[in-house]
Amino acid sequence: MIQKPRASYRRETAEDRRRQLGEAALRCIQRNGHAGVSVRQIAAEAGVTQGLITHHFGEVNELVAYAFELMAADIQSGIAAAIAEADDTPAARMDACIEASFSPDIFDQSTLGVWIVFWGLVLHSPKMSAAQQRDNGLYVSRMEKLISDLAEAEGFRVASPRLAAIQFAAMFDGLWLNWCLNPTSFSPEDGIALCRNWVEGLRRGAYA
Amino acid sequence: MIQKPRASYRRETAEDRRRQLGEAALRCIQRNGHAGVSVRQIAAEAGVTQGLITHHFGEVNELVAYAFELMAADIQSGIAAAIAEADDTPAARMDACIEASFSPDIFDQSTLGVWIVFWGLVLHSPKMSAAQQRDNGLYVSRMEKLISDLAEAEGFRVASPRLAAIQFAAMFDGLWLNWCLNPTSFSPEDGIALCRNWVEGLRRGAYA
DNA sequence: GGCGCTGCTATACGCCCTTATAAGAAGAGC
DNA sequence: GCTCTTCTTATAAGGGCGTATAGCAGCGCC
Repeated sequence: MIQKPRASYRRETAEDRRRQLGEAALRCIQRNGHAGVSVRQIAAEAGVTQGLITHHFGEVNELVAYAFELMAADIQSGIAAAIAEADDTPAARMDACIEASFSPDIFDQSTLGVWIVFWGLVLHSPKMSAAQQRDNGLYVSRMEKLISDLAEAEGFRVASPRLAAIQFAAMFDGLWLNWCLNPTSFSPEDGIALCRNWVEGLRRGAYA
Repeated sequence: MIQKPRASYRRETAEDRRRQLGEAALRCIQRNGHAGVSVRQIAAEAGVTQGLITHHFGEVNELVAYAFELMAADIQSGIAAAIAEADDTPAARMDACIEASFSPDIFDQSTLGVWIVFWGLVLHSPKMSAAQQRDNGLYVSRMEKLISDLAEAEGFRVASPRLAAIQFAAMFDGLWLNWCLNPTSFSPEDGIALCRNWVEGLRRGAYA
């Protein structure tokens, strides 16, 4: 049997490799949807052999959950940064959150497409489910704070900031989803305007 | 080679068989998520052999798209029926739509789980995409009419009923999604209340 | 500059999947 | 009751996937 000459490679720290593999996974899902979730495809994308994934993650689901966390953290930090940069008034911070949610970094078809695939995995993967719950909890809490602060600053009442925040977050998810699947139905600017209208509803006491 | 005795079977009309296979597909996806999308699993679930699927649908994607349409039609007709049964005032019809959207028929984790898997397929399957666009168009139009009628009857203004309808629909999708992935975060009653609040925002001119 | 740790490659095994094809039987129509 | 259509079964061919394992080699360390 002829032996193939062994390919040369670089050793990397575990953390670097894990990140490389996670990012490769995201690219694969972006390109091929759920079909991109495959040890072989991801390994090829990352330019390594399949065994490396087993080595670093044990099983594929672990890698996918890690990729989810990578992406979730990215989105969260994008929004958090936008809020932090805004003027320090509740209204400005709320508005910054809305604008960031429709900025090209996040509001992008291929990015959101990955997000949707992840949702489809959550119900049947405990690891994904745990990751999603963590991320969602953070996200909703962030929204809740924005809403409570705004209500306090402007003197209107919201019966349950928590529930309002859930709706607010759901609205973002829903608009992301809808636009991703039907990109011509509305523009990012429309999305921003709609979310501002929702906040206006809050101000006018619709959630008191 | 020993030949297996041929199983007995019933002939059915093409339409009946297609429906049986479509429903079997839904059950498989309900049980196994995306992994349930498989000729073998679906055939086993329907109690037929794999070739039958090829015979009736050509390829799996066609069957899956058909299953999507089956489910979408089911949801649409459930909501349409609730609206039709309501008192004939725009407010009552709007409320019936909201309540129907959170009734156990639709607002059910395993049902919504299937729905989410379908979303994940839309971006990478032309057939699914076409089916989704049809369904979404119908859905948004229904919402738009509810909103326009309500605005006219009660004399408030909505700048773009179409965009408001898109947001309204996105909110349902988002709440469905969020609840399906985090069932303890809110109750169906909470969902209904939130949607009513949104309508209250409309009434108070937040979307004028 | 040699040694050892372990990251990494290469390869194999077994499972499940999709699609294609040939043949048999159910039931309609005459 | 026979024939003909076509629905349905059975089976094969070929490919991709996940996981396991053996051993090579990069790189830090002495």
